[in-house]
Amino acid sequence: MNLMLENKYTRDNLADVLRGHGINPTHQRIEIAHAIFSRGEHLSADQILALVNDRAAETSKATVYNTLNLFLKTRLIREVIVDPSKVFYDPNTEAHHHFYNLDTGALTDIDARDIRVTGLPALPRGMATEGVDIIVRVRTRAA
Amino acid sequence: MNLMLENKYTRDNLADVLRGHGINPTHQRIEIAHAIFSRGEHLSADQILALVNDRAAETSKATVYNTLNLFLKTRLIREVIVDPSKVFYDPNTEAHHHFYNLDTGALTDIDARDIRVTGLPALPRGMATEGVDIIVRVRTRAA
DNA sequence: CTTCAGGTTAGACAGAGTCCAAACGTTGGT
DNA sequence: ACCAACGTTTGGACTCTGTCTAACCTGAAG
Repeated sequence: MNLMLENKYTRDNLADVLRGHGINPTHQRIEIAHAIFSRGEHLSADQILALVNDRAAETSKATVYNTLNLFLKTRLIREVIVDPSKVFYDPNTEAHHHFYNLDTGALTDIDARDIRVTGLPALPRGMATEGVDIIVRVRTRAA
Repeated sequence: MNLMLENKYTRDNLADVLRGHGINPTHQRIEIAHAIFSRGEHLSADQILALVNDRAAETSKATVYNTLNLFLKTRLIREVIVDPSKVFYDPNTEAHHHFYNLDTGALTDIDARDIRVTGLPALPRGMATEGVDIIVRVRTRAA
């Protein structure tokens, strides 16, 4: 199956994905999408900025933020709020939760398929659930 | 029972609480503790700064941050990370989770007693759980 | 060609939080 | 009463993330 995956995130395919979400696939947007999707990791805005400008300075900070917010609004990516100092952007929009390693900062996915949460109280009147996030904070144990 | 509670958060009682956590109860620390505990709400650092300096400017920004971090380290309070732009400080250190209203910013507690989460994968080797946070993001439904 | 809308940009700006060296205030010892 | 020493507080400078603005490109349509 690696054969099937190896070309999944070509610039061409990403352009189609963007169009599918109603986004005009510009050069910068494709590069940003490529940075996020091709490694499937949780990246912060400045990591993305650094990746995109790795070979040559091509994309400004403003564009990175504009684009990330555009991707968020069109639900192409999600944001993960676990670190008080910065937001992580998550290419995985399937239902899932996170391990967050407080020592290393590493963020790893937990598939939501097997997870059941019982005992949540009813929502206050006039409220609608937008999502349930579970964050398991862990530490690298000494010894 | 209101009779029993009404004097719970006097300066004297708070000084004892601080001492009980190994904290030297200075004037500023007591005022900050008072601001947080007497209303039992989730406050941000700058709300606390404003409350403490309401009558007269007595406490600097640096001291508020120093003190909040000290309270965190001694587990007198907890931090709640739901808003990308600022941290909320939570006087409730009992096991509990949160509703977060994305429209109003209101943060309300969910008692953890009735909640069960099943299906969480085993922790990676050498990891210890520090805590599990569940955040239910809600919106005020239009109409 | 020109027009125009959408996209990009640099740099100024705003807000949260940290850092630092100086000043302050208690405490204990003499 | 004085001094030394320690812990605490402080203003202000600083860093960092993220937003805003006004100018500037670019490419499609007339």
